[in-house]
Amino acid sequence: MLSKKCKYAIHALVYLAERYQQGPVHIQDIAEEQHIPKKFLEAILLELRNAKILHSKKGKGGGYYLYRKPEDVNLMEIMRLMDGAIAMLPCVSLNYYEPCEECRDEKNCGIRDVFIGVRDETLRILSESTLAQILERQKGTRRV
Amino acid sequence: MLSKKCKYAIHALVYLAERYQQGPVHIQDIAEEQHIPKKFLEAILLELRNAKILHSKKGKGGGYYLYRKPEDVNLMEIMRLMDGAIAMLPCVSLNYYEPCEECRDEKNCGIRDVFIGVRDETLRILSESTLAQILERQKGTRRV
DNA sequence: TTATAGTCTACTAAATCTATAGACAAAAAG
DNA sequence: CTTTTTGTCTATAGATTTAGTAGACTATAA
Repeated sequence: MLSKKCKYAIHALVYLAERYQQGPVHIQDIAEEQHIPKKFLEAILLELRNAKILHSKKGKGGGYYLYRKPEDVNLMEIMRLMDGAIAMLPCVSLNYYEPCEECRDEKNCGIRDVFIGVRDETLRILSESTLAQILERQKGTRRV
Repeated sequence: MLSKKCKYAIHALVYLAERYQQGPVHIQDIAEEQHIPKKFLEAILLELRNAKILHSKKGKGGGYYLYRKPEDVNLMEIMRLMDGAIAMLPCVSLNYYEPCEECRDEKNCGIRDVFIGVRDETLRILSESTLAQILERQKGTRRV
């Protein structure tokens, strides 16, 4: 399951993608409209900023805005940033690999093979799923 | 990520599948060979027993054994039993569905669509992955 | 120079996961 | 029919992770 943090991040990013190139948006506004605790959201947006997905502007009239084009931000990257590994076992994770304690022969582990398959399919879908694509899919159904 | 409980369950089941129709195996033996805390393993095996995946025999010479054929036990069922939902969002879970708080229009949610895709692929792979198949894959590489 | 709004550090609370203790129940062996 | 073995069950403790909050600090625009 995704953490709330990750869900909040995705919703905030979709929200900002809808307002791409329309100037900075207040944290407060995102928090209220998406029902996200403001202080929690601050930390999330900051992380996304450090990852060069968002930019921010300080002072009056400031706020956050999408730094990249909506088609250049995919869910794989967001999920890794928020929740860490996407794989279901540490020993099949590409970005957060750790050997299994119990496994002695990783190369011939039948269990591992299964989760390599799951990982590959999951990454394929998540990397194809960009903010632009998500917006496209829910077009005509503007969310409040 | 799978919980330790779920990993332990899978390892214990593979271990028992290797000894299918060879009589009951002590909890103690499984615990030692698979490096699983015995008391924790007891609870896990009990759950698997209640789910009709394992049977047990009490008293001297007792223990646990696989109740079904190894080809009739798949990872989808085990994971649901141990960790609950397999889906990454409650609103796309088949067995543990819950609506998303933030989502107002579930039918047209672009985020949801992505995770329906992930869920379907994951379930497909996990339901095809049986104990028999796992054993088959690691054949010739007998684990200690 | 003041008000606004993001930045950063440090906590606290809640939930979940992992592991253990110990009493109890059933079955086999002698 | 008593002893030993081994699974059953309840309760709980400890550790870790997740979620959420507080408050001081900094940059910027008007």
